[in-house]
Amino acid sequence: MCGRFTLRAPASRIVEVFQLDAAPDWSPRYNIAPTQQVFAVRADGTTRHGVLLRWGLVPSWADQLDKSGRMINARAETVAVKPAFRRLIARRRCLVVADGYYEWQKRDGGKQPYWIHRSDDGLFAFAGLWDRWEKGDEPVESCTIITTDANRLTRSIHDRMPVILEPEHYQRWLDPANHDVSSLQQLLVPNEQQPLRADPVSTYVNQVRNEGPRCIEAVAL
DNA sequence: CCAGACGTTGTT
DNA sequence: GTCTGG
DNA sequence: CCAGACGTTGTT
DNA sequence: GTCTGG
Repeated sequence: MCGRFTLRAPASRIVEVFQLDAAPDWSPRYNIAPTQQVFAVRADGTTRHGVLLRWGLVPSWADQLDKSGRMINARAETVAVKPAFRRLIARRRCLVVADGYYEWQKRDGGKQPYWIHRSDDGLFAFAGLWDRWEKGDEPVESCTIITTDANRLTRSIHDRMPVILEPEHYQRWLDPANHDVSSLQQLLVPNEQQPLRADPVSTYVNQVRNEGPRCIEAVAL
């Protein structure tokens, strides 16, 4: 699954890598948690914009903003049929930009966090869905990250992982005119292409208030 | 028809 | 909004 | 995902 | 145990 991740790159680098026409400011983050803002990419035709979205989907029909930190993930296997996501997969897709994410491995006596990232520390993107909620004083745009089975590298840590899209699939995923759900769903598979590595890190990352390089410092097991 | 849920994870 | 359960 | 609260009354 | 907040 994906319940915590990193994005340390400045906005300028994200703009370059994802070829964005506009983007919000971004400060390096080592411990992005649900309910916080994430850096997402949406497309308008072939033009891509960077936007900040609240992580944890608040569907347009939700009565209240709270209690929404629950839809932080959507299962790839069922996203096209679940009422909460079905309508979004056809027309409200986005990329969630990251450069690493955390998984907790259950072991005797506790949980060991791992930081999973590209061996070259490059940026990547999760497949996401977003929505706009307008029942409060201010509209809220929020998102969820799609998950799938773990890949070979991460299977021993946890049985699920976020969907990491390949750059050549970004446009197909983002294109708002693409309503071919079955071809979109084919993209939602465990990523074996990215050169990922998994480093055990200390439980410092467990606390949401902890932030900074210490979150990703590798520890010996 | 209306009312109520709408999610994932992990654990049992 | 849309689906399920009654 | 993990951490932390989980309650009411009345007083400051 | 279960819910909320980050």
